[in-house]
Amino acid sequence: MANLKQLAHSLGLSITTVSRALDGYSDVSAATRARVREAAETAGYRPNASARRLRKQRAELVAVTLPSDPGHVGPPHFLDMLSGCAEHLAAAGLNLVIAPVPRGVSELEICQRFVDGRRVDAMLLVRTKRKDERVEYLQSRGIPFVTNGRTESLVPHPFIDGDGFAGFRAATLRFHAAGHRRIGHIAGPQEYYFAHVRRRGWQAAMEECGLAIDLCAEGAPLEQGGYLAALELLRQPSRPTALVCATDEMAIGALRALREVDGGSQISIVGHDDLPMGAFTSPPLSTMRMTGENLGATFASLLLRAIAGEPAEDLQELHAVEFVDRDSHRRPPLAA
Amino acid sequence: MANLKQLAHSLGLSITTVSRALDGYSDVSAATRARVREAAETAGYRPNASARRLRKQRAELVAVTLPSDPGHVGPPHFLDMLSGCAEHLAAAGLNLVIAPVPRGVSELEICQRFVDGRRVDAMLLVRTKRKDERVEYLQSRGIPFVTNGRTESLVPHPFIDGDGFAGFRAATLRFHAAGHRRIGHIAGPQEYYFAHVRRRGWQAAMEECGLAIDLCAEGAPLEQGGYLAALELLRQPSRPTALVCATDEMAIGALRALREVDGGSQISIVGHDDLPMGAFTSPPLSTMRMTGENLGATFASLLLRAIAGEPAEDLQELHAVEFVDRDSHRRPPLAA
DNA sequence: AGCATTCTCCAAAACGTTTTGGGAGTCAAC
DNA sequence: GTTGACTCCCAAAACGTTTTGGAGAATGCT
Repeated sequence: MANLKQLAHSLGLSITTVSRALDGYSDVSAATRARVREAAETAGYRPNASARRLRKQRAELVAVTLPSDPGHVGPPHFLDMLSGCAEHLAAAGLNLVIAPVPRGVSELEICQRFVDGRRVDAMLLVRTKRKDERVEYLQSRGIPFVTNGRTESLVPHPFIDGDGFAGFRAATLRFHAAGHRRIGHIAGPQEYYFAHVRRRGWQAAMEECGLAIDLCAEGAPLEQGGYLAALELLRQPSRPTALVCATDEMAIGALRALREVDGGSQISIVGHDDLPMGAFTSPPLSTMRMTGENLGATFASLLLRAIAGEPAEDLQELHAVEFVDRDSHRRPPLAA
Repeated sequence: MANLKQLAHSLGLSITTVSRALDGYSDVSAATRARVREAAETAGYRPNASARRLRKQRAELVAVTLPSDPGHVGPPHFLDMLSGCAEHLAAAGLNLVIAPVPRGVSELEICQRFVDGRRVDAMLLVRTKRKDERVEYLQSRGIPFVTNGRTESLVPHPFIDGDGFAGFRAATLRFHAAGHRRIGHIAGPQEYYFAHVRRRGWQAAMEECGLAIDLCAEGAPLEQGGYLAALELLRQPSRPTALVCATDEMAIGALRALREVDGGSQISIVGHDDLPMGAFTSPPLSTMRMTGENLGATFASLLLRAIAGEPAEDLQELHAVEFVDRDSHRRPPLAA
């Protein structure tokens, strides 16, 4: 309840001294410092955040835009990542605000609203697009930011991403080595960088193996999208014997399509993200995951370094993608 | 980039007049108001948020605490709810900050940190416990808040909740009517209100039917928890023929246990939450869901009304729980 | 003693906004 | 020509903090 003025008055000291004592400056004697700290403690004093922010010209806030399209903000573990990130930012005195994008408003506008009103010190961007107007805007304003996912921006910016190209290429080659020749891809919306790069990984492997790249269907990155895309591929005259899916959610949707069409045990399948749910599907879903501990913490750390002014080139993390061996990829490559 | 002083200077007006023109006060002439608005527009003026907050003694921020226990912040659709809520709060000039609770810190401490530092105008609480210290604290400080889930607090507070008791009672009675006599319950941690009330609903139905309430196992509200709890019930000498699960995630874990133990098609099962994933499990998961459109918007609306000072009694919403008929609940009640 | 140095402390300014309490000026009524 | 009402504007205070630029006293050094 108390503010600095009251605290100073009750101690017979000036506001300046109390403020500096609490901040641990050396120009206040150890004795007074202890006395001030003690008094602040018992009075339950907390500096008023708005006042500090105004004076220090820092918002102590970071915003993350949450895409509302396509109907779903992100993979289910996404909030865990945000939570981990917020936790580490909080240790540095920054709070994380979530900035959903209402229908009919562009993500760019939301960025502008936060940046131009000096409501945030930095931004977090997720679900990057290949050409991402948010990135361009933030670069032009010189606001620190980190993206989850790369973009095709010509000027470098900080990011964390998994090497989806290598992951999907490896998964496809693995199927090829197991004898599969009809390997399909269930792709996410290609304007997203992650979806595009995963598709390219699959495509590169197919071309290396001299296989046709006709078995590709695109859908929303959700169960339903994967389901519909899988049905589309299963209608082909020469069906796939294996499916590489852009996300676990799409893979889970595809699993249902497989069950409906061929009883579910004929076609191999692999997803990406390592959702906890994947261990409980039928069959348990083989998948891939970005390596690295605690994505949220890494995210926070990169952001703090970006705020501290480190150059973008030093703040780019491309993580390897590792295979998670469960069961769904182990079906024999029988022609349907 | 501009502030009020610069804007006023460039217009040859006082700061006061510019400020009041922008806020639409009637004591500035229509002509000047238009002129000011025009200039503000072209200068890209946005009031400095920190300054306004300091002056108005409002943080323009709302925090939601995110429990980090047990290893997972909430059901997968939880972020959608938060996002919807944040969107509606933003329309009222409030931003939503997420406040994760680090391991080793109590949720209460996090609340205090935000409230005592006047960092927020109100709070959102999720995953309420039967006896919730956060609720007691916020009530004692007189800070507006809304909980997602009821508590056993003696003094009323605003909440939104589903009628888990009625839902689980009805589900259990439905199984009884279908001929089941060994109906088990997979319960969540009983300190949580939602878990406790769902268990009581099952129990009430069992007692009404004169059935023993021995088939109950408790676990973490995740797939793994449901899996282990189901295994425990399936080890009983007299197995259940139907399972009522506290959450869909637990139900999905239980589905795997059923597949492992009896091939998966013998025992009926029903969950709660209506996760999108449930439509894609094998078999598709019958479940329950709280009725009502757009939970996030309702949440935001209650919060705004709480801030406006409406009494808690008027801000309590108990929603009916409706059954979602898929397939997993339709197994015949064969003794195992 | 005189001077520089060090140790404590503080008054005042600044951050950018909103709001209070008027102050001119105009106009109509008396 | 005074009064009152009304319109349009503004100076200054306030919100609570951090930081600048010293001031005063004590100490050390020559």
